[in-house]
Order: sequence, then structure tokens, then C-alpha cells
Amino acid sequence: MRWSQAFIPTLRDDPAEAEAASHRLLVRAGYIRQLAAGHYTLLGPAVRVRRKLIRIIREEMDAIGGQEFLLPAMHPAEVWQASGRWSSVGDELFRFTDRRGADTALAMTHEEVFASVARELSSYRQLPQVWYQFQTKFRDEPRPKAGLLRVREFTMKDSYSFDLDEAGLDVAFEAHRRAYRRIFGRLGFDLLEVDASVGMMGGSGSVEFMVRSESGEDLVAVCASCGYAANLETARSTIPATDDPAGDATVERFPTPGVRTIADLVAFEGGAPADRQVKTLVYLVGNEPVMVLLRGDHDLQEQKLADALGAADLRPAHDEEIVELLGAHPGSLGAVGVTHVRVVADRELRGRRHMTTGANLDDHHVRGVDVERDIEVSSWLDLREVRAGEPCPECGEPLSIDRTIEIGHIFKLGRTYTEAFDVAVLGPDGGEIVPIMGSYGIGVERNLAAAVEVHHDEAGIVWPMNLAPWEVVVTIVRPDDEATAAAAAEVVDGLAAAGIEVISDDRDERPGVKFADAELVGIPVRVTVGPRGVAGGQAEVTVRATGERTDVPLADVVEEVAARVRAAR
RNA sequence: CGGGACGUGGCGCAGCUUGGUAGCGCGCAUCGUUCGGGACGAUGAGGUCGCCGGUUCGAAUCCGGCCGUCCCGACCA
Repeated sequence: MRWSQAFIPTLRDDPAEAEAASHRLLVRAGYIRQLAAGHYTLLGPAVRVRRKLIRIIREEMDAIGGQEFLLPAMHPAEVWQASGRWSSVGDELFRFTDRRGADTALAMTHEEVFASVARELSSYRQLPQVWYQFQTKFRDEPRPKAGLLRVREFTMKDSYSFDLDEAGLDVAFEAHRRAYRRIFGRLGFDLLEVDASVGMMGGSGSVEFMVRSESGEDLVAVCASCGYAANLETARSTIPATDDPAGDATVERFPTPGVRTIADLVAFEGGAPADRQVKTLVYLVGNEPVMVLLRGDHDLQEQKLADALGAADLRPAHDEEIVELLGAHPGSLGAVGVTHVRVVADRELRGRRHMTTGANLDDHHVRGVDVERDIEVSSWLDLREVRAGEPCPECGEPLSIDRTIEIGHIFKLGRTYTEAFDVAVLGPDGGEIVPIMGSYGIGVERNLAAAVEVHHDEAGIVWPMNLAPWEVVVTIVRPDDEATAAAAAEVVDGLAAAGIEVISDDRDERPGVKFADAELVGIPVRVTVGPRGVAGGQAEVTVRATGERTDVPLADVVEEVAARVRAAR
């Protein structure tokens, strides 16, 4: 490949409004262009990297016995109605009608269609199965952002396992975990495996694969000491018990004019410190109002609430709804004596006495509350959000909270989809067995962007050898010089013949431009051929990652560079 | 969807307050000089100022509506 003929539109300056480092670099180095919010064109270099990513993932999926399929990206509504998701997934599913008026969807995931294929499984002897594909997913994201990290159209490697029982699912799940570890290892990621919320997918277990990055959107609690790691959506910590005053408490209402917040009540004469207050929130879970109680100085982790209640749609109640329900405005709410609304409470409130909370009467609070005695709590749940510095639940060392990008996610799905699609096989005893499913995803272009997040410096992208669009660039300093051009051509041809992916920068540009572009595009090895070197029979080899330069005799440069590339692949 | 900002040659921006010839840098084309770390000179091409409507003799500029994009909050690979 000759640079002068390739279309690699590098830019001198950073594009505007590009916050994520990977986005900025991918645009500037001529890998991607935006068509619309969340929709990107991949240019030549990006396609070459994407192809390598896919090859790596495919190799590891094949290694665990996966079979590659390719399912349609456009689905009739019936398939989604069968699973119930036509109505439950909401606006994230792109929907339209075809010319006959048939409801149609663009696939945001493929559980339904894989399950429908699985209906042809008929015998337990055929299980287990692991099926996968690389296919475009469409998701009408409320807010696409950060370039390729969050888009509305992307390639996903999704795989699905079908097993006879939980033990089989565990095997498939662990096989995927191992495959993912190998894949992300090969991509050069410092991997974080975290417990995660199962969210909308349902099911019994889920592990997210994360890589630390400033551009990430997920927060993960990590223990440097024992390795505990969990998405903030599920993370736990051990916080010291609070000592309450001895003796029975007596509930007593008192006026608190103007007090609206926890902080107000802390400052109020006769108020209470935040950790002796009960914070009262009201959520609408589906259509049912639920009061949510936490210690005054703790924050609710909404996903924990959603998971604990098995709720798909959940939102804070509006002020008017709260007034209608409880007769008071936020700021004066409390659950003491409330019986007509379901009350859930964070575990940290269990056993607490002499607490202060709202009176459900504007401008009044109550003190002397014994939570278990005075409030009808229907369930005690882990609802609070962990904070940095709190003790690790496993070993007690302080947790840190890191920003991360989710690069893979594996789920134990259960039988939701196999039941919905009547997937069943006959067992050895002639009885019917409904297979249990797992589902496993890797976002290809997100991984491409994440790799750039991890592998870059001030000058540009620094591809690892196995992802680079080209392994070597031969920079011809004076392509108009005959001896130089001839020497360079020999190097290029030699490398190509040795099976090295090489691009020759034969552009009529000043050397500085070519050096800068080679670094921006991120090609791991640069061989510089110029009149000065050629005169002395030398070429210069520069390693992108380290900046290391060596002069190598022209006669040896092909062999030496080829060896270096092979060693780094 | 709530909050904030922006939309002017391919890219990055100024001009708008105070209405009157559309400008700068980069990039691009041609020629020359130069060229082992983002060169210089000369000449030149390229814009219905996001769209629609209104005000006005006259709108990039003022007013209204719409669309698009980005950032901050509720979702996910």
C-alpha cells in the first residue's frame, strides 16, 4: 500500500467538541468521520483495525467451541412480541413499518432470534451449544457520546449458550470468561472483572469486563488489596456500626420551619446529625409508589433499588404525586406510621433508634424514632451507594472508585427466552428439558476506541502490533531521489514478501509531515529511508511505542524488521 | 426528556452587540525555491452564512419557528 494512494485524511488540529481522547485521535488520524450523532463512517485504517479485532475475537470464540452464525439485523415485530420485549424495552428499539404496514424492528440484541433458531434443537445429545455472530446492533441511545464509545449503530460479537442445566450454564459462562480474558489480554487491556447488575436482561448472574479510562462512563469500586471489584451499581462496603443512645425512644413531633434538607436539619436547633436522620425518598415503580429509606448521610444507588424490586421502569415521584400520596412536600417526608404505601429501607437503618425524620406534615419532623418499631418496613435491602475510602467488604482495606469503559459483558440468562420460544429437547428419560441460556457480548468498535484510550501519547495513537492497521511504515525522505526510491522500494517489497503489512510513505511531503503522520496514525515500526542513510548503506528503524531508534544496514533491514514484527505480534 | 452551548468554504474560527462589499488560519490547485521533525514566495479555486418565515429599501447580523450538533443529568457493548 502506498500512502500517496491511500485515503488517510489526517488533520493538523484537533477537531472541535471532541472530549474523549480516542475520539479526538481517531478523527484527527483519519480513522473515522461522523455522519450523524452516534453514526460513524469507518475509513480505511479503522476497517483494517476492526478486521484484526474481529479476527482475535473469532479465534477465541472458536477455541471454546463456538459456531459462527449470521442473523438478520431487521426483525419482524412478532419475534419481539413473543418475548414481551416489544413493549418492555421502550424507545431504545428502533421501530418502523414496512410498505405493507408490518411492524418491524432493527435488532438491538439477538436473544429472540437465536432462541427461535434453537427451536430446532430436539435432543439433549445436541447440547451444549455455543453460537455467536458479528452483527450490527441498533440502539436508539438517548445520548450518543464520546465518538465510538457510545453510538446508535455498532458491531457486536454476541454469543449465546444453550445448556441442559445450571451446571452446564456455569461451564459455558466460565468458558466465556476465560475466552474474554484471553481476548482482552491480546488487546493489551489491563482488565477489571466486576460483578454487575443484570439490569434489563434478567437472569441470575453477570460479569462486566472493564478497562480503566478517563473517558469511561461506568464507576467501579475496586480494592487494590484483595482484588474485589464491583460496578457501583452493585458494590458493597462495610461501614462501621453506629452507636445509638441507650434506652427506649419516644416518638415526638416538633416544628422545623423552613427545614427542607438533611443539611438544614443538621444545622437546625434541636435537629440531628445526618447519620441520625432517616432520609425518605418516594419512587414510582411501574405505577406503584414506594417509599425508600436511607440513613441521612447516605445516597441511593438507583440500580440497586431497581434490581431489588425487579423493576424495569422506575423513577423518582414528582412533587405533586408525593403531596397527593403523603400530604406533605419533599423535605418533610417520613415513613413513621405510614401503612398505605410500601416501604423499603436500606439495611444500615436496621435496629437504629433515636432517629429523626420527616413528619409527613410540612415544616415538621419527628425525633425518637425506633426504625424497626415505628416504621412498617416491608423489606430491608442493600440500597446505598458505596463511597471511595470505605472498607472493602472482603478484606476491609479502603476501596477506590475508578472510571471505566465497559468492553464486554457476560450474563447468565436463565430460561426466559427458551420458554418464550418453546425451545425444548428430549432428555435421556424421554422427558422434556427446556435449555438454559447465557448471553455474552463484546462491542467491536467500542473496543477499538478503548484500545486507543489505553494506547496513545501526545503524538497520537500507539497501536500494539496485533491491532495496527499496518505493522510497518517505510518513510521515504526524498522519494524524488532515484537511489533513495530504489532502496526504499527494495525494503518495501522485501517486507511485503516476508508477510509484513507495510505501507510506504511516498508522498511529496516534507519529512516532518510524514514523521508526524506516522506517529499520529500509530504505526508500530517506522523504517526511514533517505539520501543520507542510503549513501552510507543504512536505514533507520524507529519504534513508535518507545521512540527507540537504530541504524540498520540496508542489506539487513528487511530481516531485522520482519523478525521484530513477528516477535511483537 | 430536563439544563447549558453552538451552527459562517474541506477543518478550526472571527464578523452579529451597533443591519449596508463575507473575512482569517490550516488544508486544496499551479509554478518556483526548499525538504532527515509539521517550510517559504507568487498566483488561484472554493461559501444559497443550518432551514423556513417575519421585520426592513436592505438580514450572516434583529424577531419567531423548526432542524442539527456538542456538553451536563436518567440507559448500555
